[in-house]
Amino acid sequence: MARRSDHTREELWRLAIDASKKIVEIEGLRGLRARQIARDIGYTIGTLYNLFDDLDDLIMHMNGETLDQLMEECSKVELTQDPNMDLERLVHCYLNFTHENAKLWNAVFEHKLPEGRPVPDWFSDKVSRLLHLIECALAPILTGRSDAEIHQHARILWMSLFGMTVLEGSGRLQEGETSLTLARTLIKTYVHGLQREP
Amino acid sequence: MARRSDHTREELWRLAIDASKKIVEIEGLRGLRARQIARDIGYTIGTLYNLFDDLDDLIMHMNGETLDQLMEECSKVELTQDPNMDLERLVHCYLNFTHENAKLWNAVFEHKLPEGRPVPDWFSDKVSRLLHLIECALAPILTGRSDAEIHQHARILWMSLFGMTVLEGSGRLQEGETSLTLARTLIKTYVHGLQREP
DNA sequence: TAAATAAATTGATCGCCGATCAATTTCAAG
DNA sequence: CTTGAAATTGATCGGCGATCAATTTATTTA
Repeated sequence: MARRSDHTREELWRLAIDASKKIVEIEGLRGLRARQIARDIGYTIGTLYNLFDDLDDLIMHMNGETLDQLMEECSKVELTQDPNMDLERLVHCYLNFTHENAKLWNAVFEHKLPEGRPVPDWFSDKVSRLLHLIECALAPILTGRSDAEIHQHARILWMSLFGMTVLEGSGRLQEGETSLTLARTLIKTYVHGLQREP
Repeated sequence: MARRSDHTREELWRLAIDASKKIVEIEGLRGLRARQIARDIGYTIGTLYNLFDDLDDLIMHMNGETLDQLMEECSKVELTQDPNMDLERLVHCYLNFTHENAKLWNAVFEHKLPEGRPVPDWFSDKVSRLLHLIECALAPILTGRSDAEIHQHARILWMSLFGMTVLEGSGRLQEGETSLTLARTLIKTYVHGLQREP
């Protein structure tokens, strides 16, 4: 049997990714099994491997969609040219998302491609687009500085936020501590440092 | 055969952990197999499972030793009461270590315990001790502020640095970018922000 | 319409993996 | 010398990711 008219290739792709997300949302990335995905969408393993190179490939696409979702949320933030407020809002949005989609967000950085297999360009691009949001919010504070400098500060903030969500996701925050309050303090202090600096 | 006098339980434990480190250093955490460890130390799987609960347990202990090593290195840094210099040195030490032990360091955060299995206290304690180093370096700048506040800033810096090494480890830094230069800028800007703040 | 072609789907199969456990062997205490 | 406790083995289990020849279906061609 082949080319059953139940679903197009695209529909099948959607079914598989959605099923994967559901599993990860409940059991985490560790609980994701090719056999389970196939069972959930009513096809067999073979079909799954006709859609994706392997599990790593499937996971990359799933994670890619998570980045897309995050981008979509953060894009809603309207920039006011006031870096303090803009960054505050962006961070709020970012952390809101990583909270509400904790398991999926964890999957984004928990997953590692095998040794020697490069991150696909389309994936890196999604990250770059998120970074660009921070750059835009940060720009007004850094007039007169090189693009490279702006870019660097944006990346520093991005990585720092990232570290917080990682540690929060692995349950290593302390009692009474939320990544939101930590991130707020980070942004506030960092921006302060930028403003007063030559 | 049992209780062969070749090795004490402690020696065996060392052999297993060391063999694991060697494998991870070459192949990364993904390449770590119980069977390989057993083979490398000249025992069978059964013996390995007599020493450790399971692979997760073994990995936690291996990662624990990595934290110990990092702590040992960072402890060598003598504090001068000049936060800028002290932090600079600490960061230098930290990043030196994570560079030279990249794969092992990656293993520390790549590894995740299964759903619902808490991080052992002895492991969290090791992290706390590292954090305390940063607190001490940071303290002179924050005279008059509460311990909680000092603690928070220390944790923010720790998490930020962490985020950088994570992204560096997964090959997501850009060309010409090193976590050392990024971290330097982070510390400089953040400390600046702290100093000028009311 | 019929035959040929291309694509999708299956499921048996392979070689691994982590983990378990009854049987066996060794050591140390009595 | 006997006995019991601890260590060690290796066969075994269930499950995994991945592969692929065989089969089925849809589309294209004649």
